[in-house]
Amino acid sequence: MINKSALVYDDLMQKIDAEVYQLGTYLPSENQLCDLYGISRETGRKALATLAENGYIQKIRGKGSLVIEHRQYEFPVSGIVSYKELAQKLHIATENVVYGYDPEATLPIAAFASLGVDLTEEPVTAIKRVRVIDDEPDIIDKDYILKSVIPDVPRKAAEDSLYAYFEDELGLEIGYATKEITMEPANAEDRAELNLDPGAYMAVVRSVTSLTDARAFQFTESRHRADKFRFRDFARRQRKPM
Amino acid sequence: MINKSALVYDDLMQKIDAEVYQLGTYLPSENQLCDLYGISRETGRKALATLAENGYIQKIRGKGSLVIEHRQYEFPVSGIVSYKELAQKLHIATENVVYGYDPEATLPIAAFASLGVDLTEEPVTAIKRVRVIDDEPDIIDKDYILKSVIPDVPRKAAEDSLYAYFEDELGLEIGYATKEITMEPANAEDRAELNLDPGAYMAVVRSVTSLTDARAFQFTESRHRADKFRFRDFARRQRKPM
DNA sequence: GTTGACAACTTGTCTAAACAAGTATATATT
DNA sequence: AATATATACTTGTTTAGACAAGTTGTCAAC
Repeated sequence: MINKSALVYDDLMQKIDAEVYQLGTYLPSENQLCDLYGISRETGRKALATLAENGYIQKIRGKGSLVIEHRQYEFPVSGIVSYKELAQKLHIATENVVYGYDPEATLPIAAFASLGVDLTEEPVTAIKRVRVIDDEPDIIDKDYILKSVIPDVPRKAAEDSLYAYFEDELGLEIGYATKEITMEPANAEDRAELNLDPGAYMAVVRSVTSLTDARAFQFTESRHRADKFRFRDFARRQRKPM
Repeated sequence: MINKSALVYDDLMQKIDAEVYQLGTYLPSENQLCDLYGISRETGRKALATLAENGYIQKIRGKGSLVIEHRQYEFPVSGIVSYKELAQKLHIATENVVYGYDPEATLPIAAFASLGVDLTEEPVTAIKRVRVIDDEPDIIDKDYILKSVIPDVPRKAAEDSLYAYFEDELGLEIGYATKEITMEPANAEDRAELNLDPGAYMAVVRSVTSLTDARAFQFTESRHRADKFRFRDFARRQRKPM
């Protein structure tokens, strides 16, 4: 049983997606939500705050919660969602080819230095995968999972879904990730796996993922064909300090 | 006078930046914050929630609020911050050259179609700027500001800071933005303004910015030299629905 | 020494209430 | 008709309290 505010959030979110609450209209007022769901006002406000944070609504004082244009999920990179979840949500046919698996590798720390990683040579399970979309290989994912946190990552988990393995099989709770997007020339491996011409460019997404107890455990380098890459972001204006 | 939770947020944030609270240590507990600032627990929790949202801390139940690695601001794109604010915060010497100014232009809707823009031909003020960093032109910004929302944008505002003009001069409140990052070949204008070779690639950031009353008013196409582009993002794992 | 129960901490969730402040509408006044 | 006013809505902020649940250390029992 999860909490009430999360239930209200899920319900409102689904109704916005299903256009029960349409773009440009207002959600029920906070007091109406209290009656509708049998909750206190603060509980409803928590759900609304999360909707606002995720770009579903804009709260306007004196008026209400306005449903706004929402384009959160975009293939292939958006927030911290597993590839498999994203493909399912968007109904995209994808294939996942594991072309490298080494349970006794070492973390290439240099690649993640700009993300603030200051580890020494850590034992990791190294996994290389190619993501095939519409029969065309578009993305190379190189994952390094710390053995000190997750001693064993079976090849089967890599072929299916790493996140499902971590969360459903091992019961770990994934907390947050820092990612960095850069543009780099394709290397020999990129060209070979993705059938690219010399001179091609890649969108490279490097990320460090941590559990809810703040232990970093997964380091990923995701290399995308430049012409297929698209990243979407929703951000709110920060109030100026002081 | 802003609110108490924002004051506590600013104070904790500054102390984290100043390493009064160091990486890997815990902030004062919620009850201690109540005594320290003379606030109620929920008010302190609100400040902590915002810190967590912005990647400063990780809350761990039963333990406390752990200060984590924080790398929010990165040149040149991060969240929704004005170019000038970012340059000042990072102490980077930049120059800003306005090379195009047309107060009677029309919004190029095709460029922003993928962001959900469904306007017809709207009158805008069109501004073209080159951002010069370390004596090297790196970025082209093309801004289109709706005349229906902001009838007049003086050239002076473009040379200084558009955001400062909107917020400080006109008293408008900027609410949120949706942005999209793609990788595209450099066009003739890119090559001319930034002195690039044929075959060069660009990181293109297109964004739609809205006021707190949800009126979209600014459309920006920001074109970056590929080799100088870097985007950093912090994201939390969403709890699975249902 | 090991184990288990307990107490004292921590954060998580929820409630009920009060007041401030922005918006919109109806109404009375001019 | 235009304007001002009252009032009934809306969201924003803060408080005080209660209970749940995870973490840690102490201490007694075995």
